[in-house]
Amino acid sequence: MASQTEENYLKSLFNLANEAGEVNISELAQQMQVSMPTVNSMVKNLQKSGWVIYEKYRPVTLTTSGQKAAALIIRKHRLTEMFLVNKMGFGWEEVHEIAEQVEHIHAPKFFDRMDEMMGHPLLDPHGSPIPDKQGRIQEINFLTLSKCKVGQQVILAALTNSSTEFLEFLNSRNLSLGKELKIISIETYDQSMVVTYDGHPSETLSEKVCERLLVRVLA
Amino acid sequence: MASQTEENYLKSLFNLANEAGEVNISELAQQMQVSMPTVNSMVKNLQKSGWVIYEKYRPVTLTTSGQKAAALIIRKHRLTEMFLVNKMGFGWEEVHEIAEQVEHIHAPKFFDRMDEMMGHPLLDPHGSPIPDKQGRIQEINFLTLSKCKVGQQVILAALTNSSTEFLEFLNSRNLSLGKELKIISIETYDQSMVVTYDGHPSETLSEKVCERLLVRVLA
DNA sequence: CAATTTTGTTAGATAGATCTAACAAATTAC
DNA sequence: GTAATTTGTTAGATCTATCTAACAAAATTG
Repeated sequence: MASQTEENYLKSLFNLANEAGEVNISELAQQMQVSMPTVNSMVKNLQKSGWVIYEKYRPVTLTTSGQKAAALIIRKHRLTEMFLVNKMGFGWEEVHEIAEQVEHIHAPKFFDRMDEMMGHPLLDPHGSPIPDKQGRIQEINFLTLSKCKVGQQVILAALTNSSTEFLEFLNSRNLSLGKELKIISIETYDQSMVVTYDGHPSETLSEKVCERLLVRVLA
Repeated sequence: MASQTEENYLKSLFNLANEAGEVNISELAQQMQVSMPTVNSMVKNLQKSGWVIYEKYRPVTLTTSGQKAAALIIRKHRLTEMFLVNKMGFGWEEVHEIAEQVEHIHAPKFFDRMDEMMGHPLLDPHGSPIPDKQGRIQEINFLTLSKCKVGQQVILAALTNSSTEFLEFLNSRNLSLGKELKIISIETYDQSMVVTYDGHPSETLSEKVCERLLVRVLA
């Protein structure tokens, strides 16, 4: 059984590997906020447990069992976030910190019960998929709002970044998942978009924001 | 801030001190399932943090701040147990293990929300009082069933022991808190009691069981 | 391609929580 | 009240997760 620390390394590896497949020691050190020597020794240790493949001066890759272990921790994290929002009334900007701790609890019944109470949700409050009990993840490929064209109508479906600050920004603009947006115009100078939703008042969203919003195109 | 390990020592000290006020190193070692030297060094460490008073070869006592810290951990444990039973449908025999882990989560909002959702319960699922946010405990002095007399009617109010085995025994006899029992007879030979509840079928309870059942006398 | 920068490794130290072995104090028993 | 037992302490070791300093390999850059 993985220690809490090991679980956190697995999770970081999983998240970093999502794009690249391979993860550098320095990347992982930065993500985990520890020194490179610390990562070096931890990676050797994870290798002994069969969770990663690693050779000197080479990037780290998760083994199949490492991927599954990571996905199951992420499952607990995302189920917890969803439970906190849906069943306990927390805002989507409040749940990450709590889930970060709850995800390390070893009690399958506890998470199964959350899952059941919520009717087996597929997505967490930020639109990220919840891995199933086998650690499989159903990847959904949304478009970033920044890739859309003037005149398109889209539904806000997920976020590429769920930092508290970003979530609070979205709250301040009354933007939440499921909201229907229409793209009024795009400023060619800075790629900012003018959109409307909830009836009328139009809102300008910077390119940075648009890149972090994942949408489904309606028309 | 106390580590998880320190929190567990504080909790054990609190529970052991409840009767005696003072706690021996050997008692604490047994409770924590570690060796005496381990306790010795941890107690010195807790002393440096101001949670206990300790002198060589003397028993350990919690300071006021140690008592408060312990009570607040116990608050989180008991709120969690109650939440698991009342809001998540767990049986009273299933919740201890989970609460043992959840109690170490640092997230006041999380426990406040549980508390609020349950309408600020005063007792946990085993009838033990839930300390308030200041760490104060409202002690209720129930009687053990074994102290009662033939003919008395009582309400099952709490347990002195909440081991899984005992809880499963009570489940098998359909005994739960709030149940009204009438004492039909007491066997002078072994102090076992014959009681009725739920209408008719009478049940014999050994002295050991009767000592672990706390009741309120009705008549 | 040689020099510089970045990335990664090794060695050795530290802090927390644990252990065993050896010894010392306190308590119990006769 | 001495002997035996129990209880408690000290010393020293181990394991995990971390660090810094020093060095080595790889990548980048002019």
